[in-house]
Amino acid sequence: MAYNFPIIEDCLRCTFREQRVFCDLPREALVKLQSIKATSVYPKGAMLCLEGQSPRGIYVLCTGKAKISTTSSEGKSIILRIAEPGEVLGLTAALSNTPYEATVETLEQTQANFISHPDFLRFIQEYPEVSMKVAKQLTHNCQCAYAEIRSLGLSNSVPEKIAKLLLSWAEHPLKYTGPQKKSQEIAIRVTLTQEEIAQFVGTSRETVSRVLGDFRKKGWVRIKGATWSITNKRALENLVTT
Amino acid sequence: MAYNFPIIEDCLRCTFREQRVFCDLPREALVKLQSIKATSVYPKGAMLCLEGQSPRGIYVLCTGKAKISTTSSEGKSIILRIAEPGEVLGLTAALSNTPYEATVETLEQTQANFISHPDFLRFIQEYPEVSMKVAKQLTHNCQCAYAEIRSLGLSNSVPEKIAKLLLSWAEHPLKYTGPQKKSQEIAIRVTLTQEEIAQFVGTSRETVSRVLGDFRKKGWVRIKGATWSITNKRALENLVTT
DNA sequence: AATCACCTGTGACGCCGGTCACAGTCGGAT
DNA sequence: ATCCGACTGTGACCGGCGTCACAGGTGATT
Repeated sequence: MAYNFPIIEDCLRCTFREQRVFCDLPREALVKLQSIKATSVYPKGAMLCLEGQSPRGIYVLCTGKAKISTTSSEGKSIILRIAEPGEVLGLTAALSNTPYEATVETLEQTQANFISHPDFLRFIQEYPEVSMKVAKQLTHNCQCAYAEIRSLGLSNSVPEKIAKLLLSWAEHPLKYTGPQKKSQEIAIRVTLTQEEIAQFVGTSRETVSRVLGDFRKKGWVRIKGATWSITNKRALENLVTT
Repeated sequence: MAYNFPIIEDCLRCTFREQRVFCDLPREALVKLQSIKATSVYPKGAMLCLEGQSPRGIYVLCTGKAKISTTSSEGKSIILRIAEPGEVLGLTAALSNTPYEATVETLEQTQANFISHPDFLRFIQEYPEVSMKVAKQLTHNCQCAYAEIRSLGLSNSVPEKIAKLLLSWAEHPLKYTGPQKKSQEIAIRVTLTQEEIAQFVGTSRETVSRVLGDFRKKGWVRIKGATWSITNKRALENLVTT
């Protein structure tokens, strides 16, 4: 584990603040936020929320990604989306005071700010700007959910869904990588296992393996550990009908 | 068409107001709402929003239900949810200023209040309570979407999904019907066609027909026109695993 | 009564992908 | 080096359901 993991203690000094939907607040609100939040750092695999639990509060992701999923009684589970830094988690539960809709598990070392349920509700009441931010986040959640529904309900085949997923990842390619070797190649960093990809597209692990193998054989993607390269974006796009 | 369709012109006098998430506003905000809204009555089958169009504004459903769906480029479409009176439609589009996510089609004669995009944005800014209401509505949208994802992604079989759908309808049974004949029978009014049910659970019309036929043969439901009776709730529940 | 549009029911067929089973690979811990 | 656990690759099997095709049914319009 990296020891030099930088912790952002002070929201007022956070360098990312302006780029983040929720945190880009007027100074006064920020000061309040700073006073009610509790910052923690979680290792990979930590559970921030558990589906079905009553909401203790919300989390703001500062750094790191988290997997948001829901599970059936039989143990089958499906990934709703991957939350990026800046997102607020546990909102629906907090606002409607119902149990958490989903389970949140960190995918990597993650810093998050926790705000307790009562504090959060007061915070919203006091600062009207905040509820707009909340609405923005909820909008985003809806859009992701609708995309997922379209993927699950309107795609015909699993290859199509996986192609769609890869292409969506390709829209946020590795920024911190060296210069792309070939003009047409897109490098992405994939930290999900095939099992998780299967949960994302609602299929079985074996099928994901087969489909990826197929893509590789056809020379559409190249997989080297966690860095994948899309070598034939066109072909993947042709597979996608939606 | 009924001519005696009651129109609610005045939000301040609306008898339903308090029961409705969005409309239950303080007097001052209501006056403003009253001044910026435009009331219309639409026949069954009217399209309030079209997926992909840029948002002209939002609609508040006063009476009547509407089907919210999204369509793939191939013409296959899926129903996201059925909107009930009191709901606000077109929110995500209005807030994020992106094209409408979905198509909204009335399922019956429907009264709706339209608020233009700029008016709505100003309205939110001015009255902080409104953005809380908006957040509530968005929360509801998310919850419906997540339920849909669970249904699409975690159910094993189509019969299971249909059973789930029937049971969810049974939670809001016919209120305006006579006394339930048998204690165990639940009467529901179904205005969707089998085709639409198929779109709801992400399957084909034929399969819906077969499954319903099967349920009927087993004596679990009775179908007489638009009123269906669930005669064996237990059996349907046993089919559902989630 | 006749027509038409739109639902609903049903058979036949074939394929996608879920499931089971097991082998191979990789990386980290001892 | 060696072990172990977690992940990945692959073959065999088969059943659910999508698709095509067509036959009733039902209600509105004339």
